[in-house]
Amino acid sequence: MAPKDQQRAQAAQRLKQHLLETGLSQSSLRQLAAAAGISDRMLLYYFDDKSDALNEAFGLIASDLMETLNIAIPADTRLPTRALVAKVSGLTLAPATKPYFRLWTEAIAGVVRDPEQFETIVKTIASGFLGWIESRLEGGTPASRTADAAMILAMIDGLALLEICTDEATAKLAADRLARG
Amino acid sequence: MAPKDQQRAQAAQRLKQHLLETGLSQSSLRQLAAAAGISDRMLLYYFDDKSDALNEAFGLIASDLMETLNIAIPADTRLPTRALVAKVSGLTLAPATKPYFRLWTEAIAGVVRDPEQFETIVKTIASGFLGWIESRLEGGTPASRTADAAMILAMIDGLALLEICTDEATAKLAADRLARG
DNA sequence: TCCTATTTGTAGCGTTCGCTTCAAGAGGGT
DNA sequence: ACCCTCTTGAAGCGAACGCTACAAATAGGA
Repeated sequence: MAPKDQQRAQAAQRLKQHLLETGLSQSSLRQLAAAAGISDRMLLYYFDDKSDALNEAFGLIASDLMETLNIAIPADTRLPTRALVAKVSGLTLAPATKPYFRLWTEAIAGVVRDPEQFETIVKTIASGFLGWIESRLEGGTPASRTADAAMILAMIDGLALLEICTDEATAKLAADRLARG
Repeated sequence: MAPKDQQRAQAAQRLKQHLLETGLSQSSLRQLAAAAGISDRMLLYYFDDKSDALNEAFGLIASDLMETLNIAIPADTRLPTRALVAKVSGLTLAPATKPYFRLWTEAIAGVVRDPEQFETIVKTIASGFLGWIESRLEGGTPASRTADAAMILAMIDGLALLEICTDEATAKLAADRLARG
C-alpha cells in the first residue's frame, strides 16, 4: 500500500505545479496525467477519478499558500485593518504568490460553471482565508473583525481579477490606492 | 439580407438571456442553439462560429449593464470616491444586476482558460467600466481619479467573487464595510 | 417559366472527453 | 513450484465537442 500512496502523493505534487503554471485550461485527464509524468490509466489508479485528483492538488495548493501567508505575517502578529490591507494587497500581486491567486479566481468561477467539482473545495479554502485574516486583525469587536476580514478578502480577490481583466499597471494602481486607505 | 440580420439579432437576444441565467456552463454550440430556439445548423448560419455568437451576446450584455449603470448614476452626476464606492457596491449585489456581475467574473476567468475567446471582449468591457467609473468621480487630479477608478473596479469584482466563494451574507458584510469607508 | 441564390434539415465528420475492460507482468507468501 | 494480489499497458467504449457536406425546399429576378 505504501508505494501506491507515495506515488499518489508525488503525482499530486506534480499536478499542483501543473495547475499553478497553466491554470485550469489544460486539465483534462490525459493532460493531467502527462503533467504528472504517468499514463491516464495510472492517474485513475492512484486517484478515484479526475475530481479526486484535482481536490488533492488543490488541497496542496491551499496549504502552500497558507504557509506562505504565515511566513509573511506570523501567527502572533496583530495589525490594524489598514496595515493588513496594505500587506496582503502587496502579496496578491507579488510574483511568487500571483499564480496562486490567479488559480484561485479560476476555481471560484469554476463554482459557477461546475459546482459539483469546485464548490466544496472553494468554500473550504475561503473560510480558511477568512479565519486567517480575522486572526491577524487587531482592535474592534469580534463582529467588526469579521466584517473587516470579509472586506479584505474581497479586496484581494478584486485585485487578482483586475489584473486579469486590465493589466498589471492598473492592478498596481488599485493596490497602492487600497493600501493608502 | 434583412431577415437574416433580424434573426441573428433575435438569436443574440436569446443568447444574452441564456448566458445571464446559466452562465458559461451551458454554452456548447448545441446548448446555445437550443436556448435560442433554433438548430445548431442555423446558429452557424446566422453567426460565423461559436465565438462570433458569444461575442455578439456579450456585447448586448455589456450595453445592458452600462444602461443600467447610467440610470442608477446619470452622466452628469459627480460623486466623491467614498460615495461612489457605496453606490456601486450596492449595485453589485442587487438582484437585478447580480447575474451580470456573476457572468462578468466567469468571463474574466475565461481569459485565463481560453484567451483567444475572451481576452478581447473582456478587456474592452473592462476599459469601458474604468472610463465610466472615472467619469463619475469628483475632485482630485485626473491621475488620482484613474487610481480611484481602478480601486473601485477591484472592489466591485471582489464583492462579486466573494459572494460566489462564501455566501450572500458575508458579501453583504463586506459591501457594507466598504461603503462605510 | 426557368434559373439561380438564399435558407433550412439531416446526417455525420474527426476529435477529445472521462472512464472501463482485459490481460499481461511483477512480486511475495506458502 | 504455486497462487494471489498489486501494478501497469493497450485498446477502446459511448458521449459530447465544434463544425461541415449535401441536398431539399423556398423565393426572387429574367
